[in-house]
Amino acid sequence: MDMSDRTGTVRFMSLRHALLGLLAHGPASGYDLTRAFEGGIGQYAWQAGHSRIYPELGKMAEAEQVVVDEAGPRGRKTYTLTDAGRTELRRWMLHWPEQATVRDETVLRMFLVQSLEPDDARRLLEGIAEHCAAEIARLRPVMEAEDAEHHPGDPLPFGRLAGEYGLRQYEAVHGWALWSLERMAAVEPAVG
Amino acid sequence: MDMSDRTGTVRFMSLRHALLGLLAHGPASGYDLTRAFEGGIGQYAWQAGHSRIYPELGKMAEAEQVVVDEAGPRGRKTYTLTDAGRTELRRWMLHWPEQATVRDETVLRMFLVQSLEPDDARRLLEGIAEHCAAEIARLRPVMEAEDAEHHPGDPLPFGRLAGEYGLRQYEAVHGWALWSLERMAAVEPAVG
DNA sequence: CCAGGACGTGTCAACATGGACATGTCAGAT
DNA sequence: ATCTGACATGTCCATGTTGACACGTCCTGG
Repeated sequence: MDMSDRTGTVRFMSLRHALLGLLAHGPASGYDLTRAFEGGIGQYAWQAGHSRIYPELGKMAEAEQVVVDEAGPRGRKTYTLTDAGRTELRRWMLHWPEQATVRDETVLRMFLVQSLEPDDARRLLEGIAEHCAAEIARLRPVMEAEDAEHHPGDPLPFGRLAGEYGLRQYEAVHGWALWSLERMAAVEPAVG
Repeated sequence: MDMSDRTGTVRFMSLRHALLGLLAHGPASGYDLTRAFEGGIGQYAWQAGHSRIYPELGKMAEAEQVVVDEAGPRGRKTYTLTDAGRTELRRWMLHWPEQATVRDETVLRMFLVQSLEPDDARRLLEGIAEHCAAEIARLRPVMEAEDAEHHPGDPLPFGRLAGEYGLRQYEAVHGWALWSLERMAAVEPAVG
């Protein structure tokens, strides 16, 4: 995997690439895309509100990465990916920068668990473990139902890989929280 | 775990909390903290350069969450957490917002794997799996060495839980990439 | 003695972002 | 007929963030 690209001219602009990626699935309006960011992508990967999305779509149209059809009810504009847009998406997907942008409040909290008093840390880890267990219990049946409906030869449902990613993420964090609690117990038994 | 706090007055400012968390380990200068962000925390959790860190430390001193000792060689200033700072850190660690800030270019790429042609997606997933395998091979011995040096009763080394988190993260992504490849192979056999 | 590199702090301009503000349409229920 | 809520697009401002510019110090090796 190429981990050393920068291309000089094209800067990072991940919001743009998120939009290109969502439009790869099919044409959509700014409103549709705003809704999409309220789902898994906005929860785990990248956040954006409509006030950022609309101007960015405008710039993308200027750059001819999308074309816009303005004929829709209530002023709805539908954006469709162009070949240039698909090419840029592919370039971005395959060329990874040395250091990818990351800004994740949840992971930050995990990194700072050891800045708490042991009792606080324990309580926090227990809360994380419970939260993850609940999310796993909620998500697993969804995936299984999706898989049960899937017939051999059908294409994978859009988002199936992303969904699996989310589920495995929760499982990993769950395992980590339990391991951390054990590790802390071995070092410093709980008070009370 | 409290997943519904906002406190009205205090806004999010995760950079501030990252700094408070790092200072919980012990006093440090802006320079030291800048170095810290070049390690695991900047790679997995939150990025910041010195141009952002210095002004933030200034504001934190104003808010009396840290005290500054200006007597150091080369104009070095050492910042120490105050009780107010520790309280604010604890508040932030234990009260989680409904929707945490997340902006992760790597996860975004994973979410958009299905926007690629199957052959490109396969190549990408293979690259991810290889990269993860290499990182796991690099990290695991580091953890094991740290554990081997650890005597029962010693406190956990600062960062041990974070390190384990990173390792398990790579393992989860590795497993996901392999699962995705299998899943894709079952649906659409590779060309050639 | 002096050069290079690590140490160390800071500002500034350009751009990214989120939340508030602003406006209007369409469909279905009362 | 009117009201409500989802649909739909947009701008503006305060703040967050990055990369470049700018300056000066201490230590070590040649």
